[in-house]
Amino acid sequence: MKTRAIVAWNVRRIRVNRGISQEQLAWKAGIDRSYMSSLERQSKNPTIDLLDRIAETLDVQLSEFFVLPPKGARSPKTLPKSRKPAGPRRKKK
Amino acid sequence: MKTRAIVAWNVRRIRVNRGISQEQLAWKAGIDRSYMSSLERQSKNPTIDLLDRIAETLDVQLSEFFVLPPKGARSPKTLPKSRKPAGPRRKKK
DNA sequence: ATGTGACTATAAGTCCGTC
DNA sequence: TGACGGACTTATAGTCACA
Repeated sequence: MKTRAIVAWNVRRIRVNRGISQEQLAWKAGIDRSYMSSLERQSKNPTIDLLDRIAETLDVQLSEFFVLPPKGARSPKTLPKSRKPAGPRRKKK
Repeated sequence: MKTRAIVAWNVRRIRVNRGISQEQLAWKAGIDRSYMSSLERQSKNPTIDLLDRIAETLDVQLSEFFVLPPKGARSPKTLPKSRKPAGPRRKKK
């Protein structure tokens, strides 16, 4: 498995686990929201320095990004609805 | 400690341990010899894909590149002249 | 809140060389 | 063998508008 994919998977895993959005993480790490999106979709080939910053922002060791995903595992594509980081939650109907 | 420095240290550590030159490793990994030199001197910020290739070439897990150097540790700057310490070890007076 | 294409600036990475 | 530099090409960093 390509390492880039593993990193992407882990970034998303940890981020979602923290209950924060791409936007929030990107902002904290000082990078663009759309770049974070690309990174998690494996369409970027990030440098070590960049991953270092993101790891620091997430407060994890860089090695956390190389954890092998369980076979068939999938990270959620978006944050679970239940979390409420912000924004007025409109009641359904 | 900056991760870039850790990676650089480990690449050199493993390479020297294998007894191969920068040039040989670079050639095998399909990268430029001067770039390998720069990388080990921490003057470049390599991408994940590249480190992946180097790890593969060295036949190690990528995580090997993130091993923390012991305090005060130094990698040799060059390969040892001889691979065989065979010479009779002279006792210290 | 995220995916995506287009874009520019900057750094990665190559290739030549010298010491 | 490896440090280092210059000129060069290509890829990534980083930003934006819009779906």
